[in-house]
Amino acid sequence: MSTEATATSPAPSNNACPANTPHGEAWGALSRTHAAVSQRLQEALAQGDFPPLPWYEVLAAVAEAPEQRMRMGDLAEALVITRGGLTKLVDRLVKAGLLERTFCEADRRVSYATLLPAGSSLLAEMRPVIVGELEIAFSANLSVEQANELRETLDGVRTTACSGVA
Amino acid sequence: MSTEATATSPAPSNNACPANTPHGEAWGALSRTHAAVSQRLQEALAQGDFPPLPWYEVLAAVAEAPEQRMRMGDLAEALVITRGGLTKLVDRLVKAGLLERTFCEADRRVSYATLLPAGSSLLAEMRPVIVGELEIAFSANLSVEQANELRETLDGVRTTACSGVA
DNA sequence: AAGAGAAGCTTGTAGATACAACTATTGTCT
DNA sequence: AGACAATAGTTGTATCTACAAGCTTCTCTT
Repeated sequence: MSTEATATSPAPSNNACPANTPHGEAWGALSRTHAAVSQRLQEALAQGDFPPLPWYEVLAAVAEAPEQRMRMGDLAEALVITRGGLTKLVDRLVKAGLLERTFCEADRRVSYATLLPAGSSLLAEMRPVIVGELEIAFSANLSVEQANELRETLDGVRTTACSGVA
Repeated sequence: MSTEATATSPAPSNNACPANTPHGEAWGALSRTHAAVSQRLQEALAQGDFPPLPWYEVLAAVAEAPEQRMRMGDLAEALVITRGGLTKLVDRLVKAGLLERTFCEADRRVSYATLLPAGSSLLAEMRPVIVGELEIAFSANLSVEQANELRETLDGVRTTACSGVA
């Protein structure tokens, strides 16, 4: 903590060191890059009359899961959103006929989000759009190896942030 | 779980390649990491009775700017949010006495978001919280050099994504 | 086996963001 | 000059997300 000198003074302009720590800069870049890429993806989807990005993320996650279904809780954790938020998000996909709610015999509390054929085929239509945009954004700056390194690095940070000992 | 059984169908289950391209994986990691770290920061701020993260980002951006003021448009671009969204965000900070709207003599259309002393001192209180959390999340995984590399990599991606030739 | 407590999901409510339409000022072309 | 287009911000509306409270169902004692 080298932060001192909070100075109550209306200090004209110095202020000098806002967040200029290397990790702070890295976070800033991470945050802005996420926003920029996310925006670009949303734009591309909207242009093709496709549903918004969160829908794609749900479909992609469920499609990868065994038997193409996931417990609501696991899905919320995978997408890093709240359970309440996911309930309503899945509601919309169900209403659109892309997903189906199924239940667990062994444990009546849990409900699954299960992929329907319509969801599967919509996913197949959306994927090229997403992949294409990502290629544009990433491949100009990163080799495949570098992309893998980046993924590992970020996963490490995420793990620490989640399990992080406050 | 994950036992087969229900297999009923010749399971087109494979689906083969959901987003399993290296760049797709990198994007997934980026997205989830952003969400996780962001969530952690919000949590830390809330715990200290501080305003939400976007307030910090506005204050930090304005504090770094010359004369501690920024044009609304530039600020929106820096934070990668829409102009309309920024107007209302700044409204809240103004109402809280942290920012002030000032105007430009030369061009009557532009308005500045200008940092007030209260904003400056709140920023000074928030910064250690943010920096501390970021250190926890990042320093366990990244050296200073690696953090700089990461920043450069991400900035490159962001630039491509923004100016990207659709 | 019965009750306290935890786990899993949903609902009600409030706050925040994006999108599109609108006003006001500036720049440009004839 | 005068009109048309472009730029800078704001406002109105709809949607989405988080937060907290609530309802089942399961688990673990005793």
